[in-house]
Amino acid sequence: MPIHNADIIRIFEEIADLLEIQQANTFRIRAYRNAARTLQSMDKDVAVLVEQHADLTQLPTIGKDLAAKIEEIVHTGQCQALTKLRQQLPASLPELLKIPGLGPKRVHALYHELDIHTPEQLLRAARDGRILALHGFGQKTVDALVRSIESHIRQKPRLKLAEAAHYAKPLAHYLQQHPGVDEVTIAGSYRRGKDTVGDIDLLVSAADSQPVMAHFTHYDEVAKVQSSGRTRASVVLKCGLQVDLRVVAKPSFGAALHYFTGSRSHNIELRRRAQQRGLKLNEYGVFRGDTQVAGATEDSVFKAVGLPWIPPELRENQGEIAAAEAGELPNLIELRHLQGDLHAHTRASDGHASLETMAAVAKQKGLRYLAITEHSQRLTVTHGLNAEQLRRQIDQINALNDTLEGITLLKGIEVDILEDGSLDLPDEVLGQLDLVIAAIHSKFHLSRQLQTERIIRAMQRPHFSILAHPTGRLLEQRDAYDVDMPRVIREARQRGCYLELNAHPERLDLLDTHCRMAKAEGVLISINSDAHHPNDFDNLTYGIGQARRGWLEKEDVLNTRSLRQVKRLLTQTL
DNA sequence: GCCGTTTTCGGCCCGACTGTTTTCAGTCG
Repeated sequence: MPIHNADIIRIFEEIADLLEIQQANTFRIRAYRNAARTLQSMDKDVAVLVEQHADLTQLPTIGKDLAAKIEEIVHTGQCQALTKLRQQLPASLPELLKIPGLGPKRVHALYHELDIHTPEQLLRAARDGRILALHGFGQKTVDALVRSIESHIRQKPRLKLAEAAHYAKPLAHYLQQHPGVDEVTIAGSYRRGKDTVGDIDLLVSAADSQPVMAHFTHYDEVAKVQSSGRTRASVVLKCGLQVDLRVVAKPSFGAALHYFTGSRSHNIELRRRAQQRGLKLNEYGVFRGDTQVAGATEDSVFKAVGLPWIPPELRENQGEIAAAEAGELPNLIELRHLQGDLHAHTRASDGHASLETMAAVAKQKGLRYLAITEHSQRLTVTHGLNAEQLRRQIDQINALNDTLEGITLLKGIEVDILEDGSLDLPDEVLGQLDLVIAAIHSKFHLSRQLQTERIIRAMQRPHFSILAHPTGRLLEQRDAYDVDMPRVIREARQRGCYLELNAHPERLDLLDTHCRMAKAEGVLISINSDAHHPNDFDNLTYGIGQARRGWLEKEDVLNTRSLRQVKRLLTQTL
């Protein structure tokens, strides 16, 4: 069983949690967390370095001790240090740390004073008054704990980015209406374009914060005010979404925007960098001693620490700071760069509009070409097309193209990849098309090896052009199927075919990390709407966000090419 | 436990809010 970075990260985080509960030296705890972050930001498994007998202490935050622990884990799958800790403390204790309002100190007290180590025991002790008797626990704390255990047991799912937008935008608009407000920005993971968000962070620039706070907490959708101070407030909306607001004055807006956009790990890195330069970076600005030297704009903050502005989507501490330092930040793709869309449906299968409507709306959105790619016969619930129906659609599109101006329809299919890796329509039919998108819609639970080989066999079919929604995940609904994506990407490079980044907000599939891998291998990505309705072309925005998180530039994307270039690139795969 | 353009010891990211206690600890982002 190969050891992945994620395995080591889990071990280090658990060690850190247990040490925290033991009240060990905080900097020793932080060392484990820093190391976990380092592993997180690596683009390959550290196990590979171990096999090559590389010196792990060359990695930042990894010293002699942690290097030895990493080697131990890679070789044995175990870590003695963790085993020892687990003998000293119940394994369920770290779970308690996840309950809002419970940190290491309180977990320590609960365990040592009352022998509590599960949420259920905690709930019982809260209700029968035992916790109230502990030093430092008052009635309000106990009440808050009961509430958060109950909601912890329920486990709120994260919101998909598009859903979050549905709540965040009207709220931002509402805040903007207040006369004392200069500027409102939605920050946090939303601004970084993450596929799902856990809460909404809003930043407001205003000279006087108090009236804005009041305005915020009186928003009609607010169900509960969790906290509300002079510069910061936190509420829960009726839909269950938590919203944090921060109000700052203009000279601090850029620093606050940077701070509240995150990620946490990026922020820590940047503050450390400031510190190395004799500066202090916080949400109010960049300071030398007591003098503010930057902070009104994000640009000024980055400049003060010797860097160019880094786009929010890259701020994950995944190498963006080093890239910025070296002047090698990618020139990220933008929506306007897309010249076409290579995946759309009409009423002929499970779409909701005609060929004509889809073409007209695509043109109105500024696209120059649109591929019509219905489902194939196997997918009966979608009225997938058989060979004869597909031939008829080919004729229809040919005829329609003669009348269209400013946009061209491409003839395609979203053909099912069958269990054995064959395609759901015969080669001679597929050969008549401009492109063949192939997708898995069944047998999601094959083993990693079988699933990977299934996809690779499909890619080797003579007319295969693009692998649609390559991992098959549906956000918060269905996990990705188990597939060796690096191998699929290498195969795509050899075969000369392409991968889709499906822009549907429920899919956003390829993942950002895979986009980066594909870019490194020189495999072009097609950012497609998978439109089933004319409105769905707007989903391309989300695809672009995801592509930006994957460091993609205009040149890395197939459908930024002109119609002529795309046709040539698609022909190469046929 | 890590690290060094103040380098082998003495630092380590930073501030807001709440609740409990009465000057601050704990938690969170």
